[in-house]
Parts: sequence; C-alpha cells; structure tokens
Amino acid sequence: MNPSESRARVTLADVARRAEVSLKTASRALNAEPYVTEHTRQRVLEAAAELGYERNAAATLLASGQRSDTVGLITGDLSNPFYTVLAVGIEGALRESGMRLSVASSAESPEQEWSLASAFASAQARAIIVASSLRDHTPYAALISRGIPVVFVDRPAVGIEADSVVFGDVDGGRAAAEHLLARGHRRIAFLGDYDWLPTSRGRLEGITERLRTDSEAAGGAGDGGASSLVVRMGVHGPDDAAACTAELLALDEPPTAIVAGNNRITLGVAAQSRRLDPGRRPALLGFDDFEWSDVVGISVVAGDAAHMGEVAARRALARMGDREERPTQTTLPMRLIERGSGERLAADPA
Amino acid sequence: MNPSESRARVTLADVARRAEVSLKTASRALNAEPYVTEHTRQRVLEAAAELGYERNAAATLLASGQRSDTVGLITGDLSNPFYTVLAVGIEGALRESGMRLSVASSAESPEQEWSLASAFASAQARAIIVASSLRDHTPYAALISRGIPVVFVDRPAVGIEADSVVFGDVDGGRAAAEHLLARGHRRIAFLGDYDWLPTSRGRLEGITERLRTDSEAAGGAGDGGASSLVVRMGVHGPDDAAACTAELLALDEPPTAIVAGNNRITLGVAAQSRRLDPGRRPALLGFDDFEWSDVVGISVVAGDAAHMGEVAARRALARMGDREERPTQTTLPMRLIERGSGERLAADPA
DNA sequence: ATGAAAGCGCTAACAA
DNA sequence: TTGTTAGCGCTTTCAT
Repeated sequence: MNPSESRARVTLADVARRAEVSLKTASRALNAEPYVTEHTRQRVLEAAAELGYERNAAATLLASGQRSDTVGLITGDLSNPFYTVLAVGIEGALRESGMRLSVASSAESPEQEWSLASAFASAQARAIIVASSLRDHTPYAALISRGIPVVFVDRPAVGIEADSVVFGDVDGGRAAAEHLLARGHRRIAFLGDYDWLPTSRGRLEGITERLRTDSEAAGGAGDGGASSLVVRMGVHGPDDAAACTAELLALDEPPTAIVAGNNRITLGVAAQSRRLDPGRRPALLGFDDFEWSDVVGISVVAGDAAHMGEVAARRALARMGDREERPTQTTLPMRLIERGSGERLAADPA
Repeated sequence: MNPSESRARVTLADVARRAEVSLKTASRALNAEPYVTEHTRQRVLEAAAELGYERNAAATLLASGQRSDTVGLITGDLSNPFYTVLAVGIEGALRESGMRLSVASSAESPEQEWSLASAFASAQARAIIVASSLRDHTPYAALISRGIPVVFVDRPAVGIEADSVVFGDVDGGRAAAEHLLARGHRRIAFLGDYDWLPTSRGRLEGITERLRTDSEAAGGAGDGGASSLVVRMGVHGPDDAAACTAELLALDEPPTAIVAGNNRITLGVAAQSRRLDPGRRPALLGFDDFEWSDVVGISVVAGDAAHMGEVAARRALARMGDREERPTQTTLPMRLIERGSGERLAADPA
C-alpha cells in the first residue's frame, strides 16, 4: 500500500536489536547514562542514526512518571505586542534553566483558556503562566494542588491564592493624572478596555483618585479649576477606540487630554486624533509601551513587559522546586515616559 | 512529608474503582464513546469529578498510537509582529479543524530550531510549520518521511522538496523600484537583513532587476538619468538600521529614497530619518506591513501575513489527510500601499 | 557493564 | 452493554 517510505515507527527495541544489545543498554546509551562502554555506546548511536530513530516523548514521560520540560503560556491575543514581549522575557529565563516555552492563545475566550490550561496539564506541562481572561480563577486551584505551578501575569488571581505578577496600575493611573493636571488639563477623558479587566479598573482608579484629590484642593482654595473626567469603558481594540475618540472630540466641550487604557486603544486614539490640525489635537497619554511609540512621539505610562516575563518565569521555576511557600504577589512599577504627546498644554480658556 | 495536599496522581483506574465499573467502561464514558448507559456514564463522570481526574495525554497518545492534535509553529522571533500575525492566521484555520497551535521560538538559532523541530516530532505533533533559520533543510526530510507534514512559511525549503508558502518577494522588489523611479528617484538605497535570507535576496533581486532595465533604457535614450543603487545587507534590527541610515544620509550624495528590507529595518530607518527636517527626509518604502504604519504614514510593500498563515495551515491540514501528493510551492502576492512616505519626490538637482 | 522483567496510564481487540 | 487481556515505547527496579 505504501509506495516508497518505510512508515513503521522505529522504536528503541529496533535500535537495540540492530546494535545487538539489550533494550536497557540502548536506552542508557541514548540517554548518556553512565555504565556503558564507549564502544557499545557508539554502536547504539550508529544504529539509531541508521534507523532514523526518534525517541517517543509520550512513552518517556509515561515510563518515567516525570513532567515534561515545557512551560505553557496562555494569552488572549498572540499578536498583541505586550504579550509577545512578555513571552520573550519568559522564554529567555526558561532557556537558562533548559526549559521550553509553548505559547497558546485563548483568543480571549474563557472556555478556550480553560481548555488550553487542561491540555497543558494533561500534557504534563511543568508549569503554566497565564494572562487570564477568566473572571474567577478557582478552577486553577485544582491544577495547583495537582502539583502544577500556575503563575498569573498582568492580571492577578481572583478567588484563589496564587502567585501573580502585575504592574502597579493604580500608581500608573495616578502618575498619568498628575502629569496632565500639571499641564493645565481639567477636562480629561479615559478610554478603558472591558471594565472587568483588573488593569482597566486599576488604571482608572488611580486617575479618579488623583483627580478627586485635586478637585478637593481646588474646592478649598477656590482657584476655579475643578477637574472633570469623562470615562468610556468597554472600548476594545483600535477601531472601537477611534470611534470613541471621534465622539468625544465632537462634544461641545471636548476633553483637552485623553488617556488610553492600553496599547490597542492608544493606536485607535492616535489614528483618529491625527485627522485634526496638529495644534488642535488633545494631549495623549497611553498605557503600555510599543515599538513605534518613540517614532510616533506618544507619551506612555508603561511597565517593562519583558521583565515581567522574567519575573513570572522565575517564580514558576522556583515553584517547581516543590517549595510549599506561600503564594506571592509581585507588583512591578510603571513609569511615565515623555515623548511629546502627553506634554501638550491645555489651551487657555479663551 | 507532604503537608496537606493529596499529591498522588488520580488515574483512570481510580475513577473506575470509585464508579464500580471496569477500566474500559470508565474509558468509554470519559471519551463519550457509544455503548455506555446514560446511568453508568453519569456515575463515571461524577467519580472523575470527585476525584479531580485528569487524563494523562502521554498515556493516551502511547496507547492509541495516534499523533496529538497539536501543530507546532517555529519562528525566529516571538515578538516580531509579522510572525505573530502569521500565527493568528494559522491558529484560526486550525481551530476550525479542532487542532491546536503551539508556538515556539528558535531565537534565530539554527540549533535551537532543529531542537524544537525534533521536540515537536517526538511529542507527536500533527504537523510542523516553520519560518526557518536554517540554510539547508535536508534534515527535515527525515521528519517528513516519518509522516509529519512540514510546511515552510515565508522562507522556502532549500535542499528538499517540501510544501512552502512564500510571498512574491521579487515582484515586490520590482514594484518598489518602479514606484520610486516613477517619482524621480535615481539614487536609491536598499537596507536588507542577512543576505542569506531568501526574502532579503528576493526583494533585492527585484529592485536590482528593475533598476537595470531602467538604466538600459536611460542609456539608450540618453536622457541622463542612470540610476544607482546603494545596497547594505546584513542590517539586522532597528538599531543597526538606524546606524546604517545615519551613515547613508551623511554621504556626499545621499540617497533620495530608502527601501527598508523588513519591518524591523523600517523602524530604524524611520526613527533616524525623523531627526531631519521634514522637507529633507528621503522617501521611505518599507517591506512588510505593521499596525502603526497608517498612523506614521509609511508606505509599504506587503503581503497578507494572516492569509499566509491560513494557507500554510490548510496545506498542513491537507497533508495530514495522508495524501501523497507532490509538494506545492505557493507564492502569495505583495502589494504596494501608499501612505505618504514612499510618495515623496526626488528633489530636483539644483 | 549489561540484561530481564515489571509496569507507567491508557486504548484496542476481543470476549462475555 | 460491559469486562478482560494485551500491549503502546519507554524507564525503572533488581539481578547478573
């Protein structure tokens, strides 16, 4: 039936037979274990090469009862640069320890995410790192208790105690508000992603808090500058953000500054605001950095995604050491990077 | 030793015991196979849930002799948007067929790449899609003959006959040259990545060819406009590209137009050229599209990466159907997208 | 230094 | 409809 190729899988037994040694000896030779004569080792290696032998990972895993050397990463969007930079950070840290990274995407679907997590678990993944789209993470408790370390990144674990590595979103929000207030802005808009996302909430919280403080001070001093915040949540993706920006700019009293809740939103806002005369564009402050931000001149409040990845990977690695320590919550700093768009002053009220 | 958790793995046997059925019945119930009473199925499912059972994928794979439902993708750079968009395209197509995608990065190392490919193979991956960093792909022949479909994307297979899906780089190069010539440019620079990369070579080839044609015509007609091409290959990454751009612009007779060989190079060139007065910036034409290109106003010659991913995935899927067809070479079109930077005219020689 | 036997957790044939 | 018996390909004891 089969024209030319020898399709039958080559097994270790085949190699052993060809090298005229026992199964175990072949196994030892191939695994570079001690107690094999150099001579026999060579014989086995040759036989394996001639036969085109390739170890069956499933069998190895099963027989040894070990877990694989792969760590799974689940993100909601393979193409979001934030997550890909995160992935690079994770990979670098894992590589140092001889581990591999397998990246999968949930396409932001909670069901997909859980299905992927289960798949990783049943494939004996060594650990799972997840930027979760779930609102509640109790299901993950089962994986953890089964001995699979789970590290939550970017979005903290909800409903269970687990390791997580996140950015200081609230502080970031405060910094953003502070920055704009200092430049005279009193009508500020915040465009945030889905409002159940911890990042969106945190960033908004920081902004709100800082503006409230300002308003109170203004009220007390009576210097006339009570600030107002327009909030649009549930803005998902660039197109949505562009539409929302257009709407805001068409208001009677449009905001003089816009804060974009993440890199996708920043793109939409920038695209839309670019249609205005340069002099009439609102100040723009984005969350999360991106490669072109420098060229485009967009100021951002951002954390180091690659570093977040490293930290998360190390946490996972540490957990593999089977230490029964308490879960840790790591918060990484965000900082404001000035590039022009966020430094535009509020126009003087004519 | 173990404080609180019941660490022992729960096996199918445990579930069967608890449900008071045989191993096989439990297996059938869990796999939704026919010939199980609704009643017993429920019992088994409950038992599994109570015990926190999770199937051991390694054992399943081994026992069934099947391959897994995962397709592996190997790229050189997890964070390059070109590859991540490609990955999204692949994933979408695979999802329709119930397959999963596992993405891994070779960090552009040939050794890493081969190690990953082997790992995918021994993990029973259903197929492998690779944007290869290898100069020669004969090693992949072994995988293919072992029954694992391998599809080469972005860079064609070298040294073996295998499926590949690439862009029409040469045509793209021609289009780029044509576009610039039409706008009066006669001193053009091309910054390309490593010169062994088929994409770099092809793009350069197209440009060279078109310019040669032009020069011959000019020579014949004697209209004075023999064009010159400055080529810099081995330009890898934005920083390198920026440095190279600076160097070119400092020439006595700097190029009036720059063609950037890929998206990373485009970034570097744009960043550098931004330092000049707007009126003095060279025309810029990049290869490969990227999200911010529209906002930044950079003209590009690009193919549809997501579509490439889909096509590659479908090719892989088709191969899984065990058809012994001949390998196919698919070439996808690139088109030129005008956004401003590539339409600047060559300054009149004063 | 090498080998024989047992079994990892599961599914595939067969019975019953 | 359910259960029994063999393995899948490999690594482990425990000999030799």
